[in-house]
Amino acid sequence: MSKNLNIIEVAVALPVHGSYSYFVPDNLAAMIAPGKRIIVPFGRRRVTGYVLGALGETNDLNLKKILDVLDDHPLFPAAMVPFFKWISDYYMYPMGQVIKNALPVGLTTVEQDVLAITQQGCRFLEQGIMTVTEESILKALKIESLSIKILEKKIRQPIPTAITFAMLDRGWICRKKKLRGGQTQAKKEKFITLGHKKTDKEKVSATRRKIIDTLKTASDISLRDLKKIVPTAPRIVPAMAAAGQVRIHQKQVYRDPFGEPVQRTTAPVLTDEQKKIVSRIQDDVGKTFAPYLLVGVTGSGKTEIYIRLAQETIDKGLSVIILVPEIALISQMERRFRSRFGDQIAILHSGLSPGERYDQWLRLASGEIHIAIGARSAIFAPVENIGLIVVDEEHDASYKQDSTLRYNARDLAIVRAKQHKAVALLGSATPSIQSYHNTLTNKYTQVSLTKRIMERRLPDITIVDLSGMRDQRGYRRYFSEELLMGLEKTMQRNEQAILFLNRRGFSSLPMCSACGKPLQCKNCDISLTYHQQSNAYRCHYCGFSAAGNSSCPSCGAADIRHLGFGTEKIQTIVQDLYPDKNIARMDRDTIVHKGSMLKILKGLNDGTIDVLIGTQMVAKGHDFPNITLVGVLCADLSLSFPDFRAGEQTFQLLAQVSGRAGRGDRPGRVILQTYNPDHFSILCAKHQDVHRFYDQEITFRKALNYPPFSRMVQIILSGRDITQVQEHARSLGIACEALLENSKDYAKAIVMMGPIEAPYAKIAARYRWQILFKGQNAPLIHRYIRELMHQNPKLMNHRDVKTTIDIDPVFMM
DNA sequence: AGCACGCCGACT
DNA sequence: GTCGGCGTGCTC
Repeated sequence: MSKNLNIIEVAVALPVHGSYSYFVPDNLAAMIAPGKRIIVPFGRRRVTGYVLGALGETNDLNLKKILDVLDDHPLFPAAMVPFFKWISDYYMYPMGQVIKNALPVGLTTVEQDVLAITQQGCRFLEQGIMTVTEESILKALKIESLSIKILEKKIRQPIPTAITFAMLDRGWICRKKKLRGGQTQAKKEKFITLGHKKTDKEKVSATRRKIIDTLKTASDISLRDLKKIVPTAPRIVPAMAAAGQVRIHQKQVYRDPFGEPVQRTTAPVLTDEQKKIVSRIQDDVGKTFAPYLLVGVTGSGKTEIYIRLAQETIDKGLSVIILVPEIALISQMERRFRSRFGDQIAILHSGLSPGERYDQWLRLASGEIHIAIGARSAIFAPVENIGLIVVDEEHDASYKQDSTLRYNARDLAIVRAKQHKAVALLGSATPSIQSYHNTLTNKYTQVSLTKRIMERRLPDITIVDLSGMRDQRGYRRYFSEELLMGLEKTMQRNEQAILFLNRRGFSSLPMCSACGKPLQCKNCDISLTYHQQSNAYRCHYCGFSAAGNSSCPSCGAADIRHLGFGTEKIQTIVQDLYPDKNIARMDRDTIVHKGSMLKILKGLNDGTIDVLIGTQMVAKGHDFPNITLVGVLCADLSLSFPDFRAGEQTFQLLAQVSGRAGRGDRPGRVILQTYNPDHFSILCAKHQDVHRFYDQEITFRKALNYPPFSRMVQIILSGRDITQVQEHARSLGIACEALLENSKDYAKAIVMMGPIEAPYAKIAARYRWQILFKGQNAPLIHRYIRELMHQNPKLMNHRDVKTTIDIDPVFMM
């Protein structure tokens, strides 16, 4: 930044709207650049700020000065500032918070007033002449200095200010400033080089000679690597450094998130279909904003297209971002990319430690590498000159972040591609209605892969009507004759099967046999689920758990019956049927540890697992050649969700899980059990008929004016007091209506639904109400919401009732 | 967010 | 009369 521009625009990492101007003192001017973190005085605290850019020159010394520059290299390129501004504006989220969300965790510090114990306080604590409250305060502060708010939480009682002041007066405690957060740092290691002293003629010990010889071949080696050659190096090297034989210096290294090395492979020959698509899209790379929707049946080779286009983009000197919906799929994508690009890629996802993530981030931000692969947050990858953004499995709901900054990475991919004049490539076998509709209106270009590679056939799908099985006993309640037969044949042939059930746990509906009431979570209006492994009932939303021998909370009867079924129960049934086979289960319960999912996928890959039972996780684009049977135990479970996307999600889920079958040489078979054999989502999934499904679903959406024919905004109100939340929702509802009727534009174009209790009326001990807005004119709705926020600051910013605004909501429960 | 300022009820 | 409750407003 040039020297005479001494005012900069800064976003602070606090929930305040707008940006702030600061003065740059001469001594820091050389270090200032957009994308760097700085420390600024804000109010009477010091907080992390992000440099957005230069504003001009001033002699006005009323501006506050920045205090420090935290980064050597910018954490994001200046070109991302407009992207952050767009997000802040569209999602109505403070700029500084947007950036904080985008950056790897642990980089933002905020200073806070805390109380600390004094030496005198320690002495008094030992003597113990004080009240119970004073004693618990001192005990808590002895462990760590805390803010009053956290202190009150720790000792589980409010602290009257009189007590705080009295303790300060007596000198037992004092006020201090403490930095919170900001623990993540670059990792540095000791590196060894030859020293200034010529050692060739000198007499040195054999170990020292070995070290010197090693350094001659590899001039710069880390102490860790040197240790592998000379195990005693850590002890000897400092002495050698003192003698001038070697030199030790600190160097930044990157933590290695990669597991085992991947062998390089050469590119396979493309099919004609693939070739056509690649050559069509690659012409646009580096030239213009071009959004594509790649519709490719499962197993048709979409990944190879991504790889070819990435290569093309890199060759043109531009960067690539690849978004993949979840961690397990990232490692699959990562292997494919690493086999072709080596370590020229960065991986970004939540499974990495903060340090690893930060390192990957820096490799991108420093311009060292140009390919980022990751989950939804990778849309914030700090790369410049983007040529290609790929969104794989673009229909996947996990691209929508469902807390804090509620962005949709798929939508942001389009926005960012547009800003960079880049190609956006959305790929899926079962695209979202939204994207499919965009191809019909020519916003996106559709390209299709209609054939599986190697001419493999799509699996045969059989539908079995479950309604005849209600009176069956034992496992025959859940397994039809067809499914049992199919499983038997598959096991006989030593092939693999997947059983899919969209529900975890052992029994989905524990019910009191005396009064008939279901066992429900104390915090959420959700049935508890029995988990055999831990012998406990658990809530899938807040994690509440009750002992497995609990009696009925309403009538006290001890006899709890288990109705319904979940993945865990299916696992025991199948294990009983096939005691010699290896039956694995994949759901959120078995995938708690980092790597446990990869282990299951590995087992599936090398054939040690015969049957895999799982929830929707198994439906996602994994690629296993040996699976010849896919059984869907109950296709209806997702149809009954109170959400207008239930049909779309059911179709996608069924088509995806069916696509897991027959990806190798042998043809696959799918058996789909359902209570609604005539439902069109299920029929279309049976025929893998994407186009028919979308035609019908789009008609339905249009008739009811649902997205993509309208845009939605949801306001969620939540709080601990049920009546307070309810009353607050009512008053906000009145304010919303008043504003609607205030303007003819609003009244004509916006439909307001609610306020009503949310479908999940209680989550994690917070009661929830919602108001939903729907309308065709997105900018108008946004203007309306902004005006609403502006006019009702008290309603939107309340102490006990939290207001959340969700733009383009996906999970409306 | 978090901190200061400022206006009303229950105590010395 | 004052102490301390919390609603309100501001932070370059």
